[in-house]
Amino acid sequence: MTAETTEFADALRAAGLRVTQQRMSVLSILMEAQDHPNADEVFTRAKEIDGSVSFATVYRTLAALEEAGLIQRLNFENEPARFEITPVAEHDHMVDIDTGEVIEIASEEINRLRQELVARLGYEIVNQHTLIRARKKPGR
Amino acid sequence: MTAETTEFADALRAAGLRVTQQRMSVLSILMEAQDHPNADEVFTRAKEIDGSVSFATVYRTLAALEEAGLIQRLNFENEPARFEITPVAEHDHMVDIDTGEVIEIASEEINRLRQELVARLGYEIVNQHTLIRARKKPGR
DNA sequence: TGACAGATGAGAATGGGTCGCATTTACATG
DNA sequence: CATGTAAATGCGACCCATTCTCATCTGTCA
Repeated sequence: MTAETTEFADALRAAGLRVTQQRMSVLSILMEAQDHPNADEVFTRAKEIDGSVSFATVYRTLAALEEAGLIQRLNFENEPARFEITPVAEHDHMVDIDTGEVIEIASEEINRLRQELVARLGYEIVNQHTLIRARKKPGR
Repeated sequence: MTAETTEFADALRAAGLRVTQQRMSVLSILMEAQDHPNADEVFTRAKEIDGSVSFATVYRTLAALEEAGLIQRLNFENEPARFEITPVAEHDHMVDIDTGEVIEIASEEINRLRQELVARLGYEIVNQHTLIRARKKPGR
């Protein structure tokens, strides 16, 4: 934990952000999360380990961390934004429309094709996100 | 216009929706739109040709038309949803982060790869959307 | 044409997200 | 290690896109 703590603090400092208990809390929660919590869930979990964090600060912290590139905001349809630690390998998300489960998917091939496509139009990708709404195939 | 009008009406009826003046207005506006208007813009334009349409009805109509598959809702980041007539060929959207311009892009190849990727996981795509935030390449 | 389920208008309500401001805190400096 | 100061926080008010409520109106089908 100490190692992680230092790591978080360094990451914050490197991003030009002050190291505060609230930011450490939010960061550690996202680090340990196995899912993709929304702001409300981050807030609830943060309060368990911090008690004093406010809703507004969670939002401000999430915005700051996103700005710093430490986390990513995922905009799903018709539901509040979710967050995840910036993944090492870029990936997209597939939502099982029946269960709501979020599955991470990735394809180097697709990433490359997309990058080429955009380049051909004279642009360069700043970031991108693919959201697939899918349903489990019946015959399985 | 008469041909189109009939076409709209048929499409509505086929979707099990009553044919009302408001729905026709909204549909025609999206049909003629060269851009991707949001609900507010659809409302403003609709009022010019209909006068009586209300905001609530625009939202309800957009929801109904989306449900019927006649139009598509585009969820961009940090801004209200935009709408477009369901395109013949599926395509994604690229936003120029400096100008806000929305550019439609498509790649059969990517669509196919994506479909295979999802199928390999035992799912089938219900719908999907890729949003690319990009910037014009400097050296051009 | 009449009945009536479905659609509409107007405005209130909802809910995710942001802001203003008084207070607290991180941290650079002496 | 005390301290000044800008940045961060907590709290509640606020914003804005979207949805809901309900009284009224209108397509549609018999």
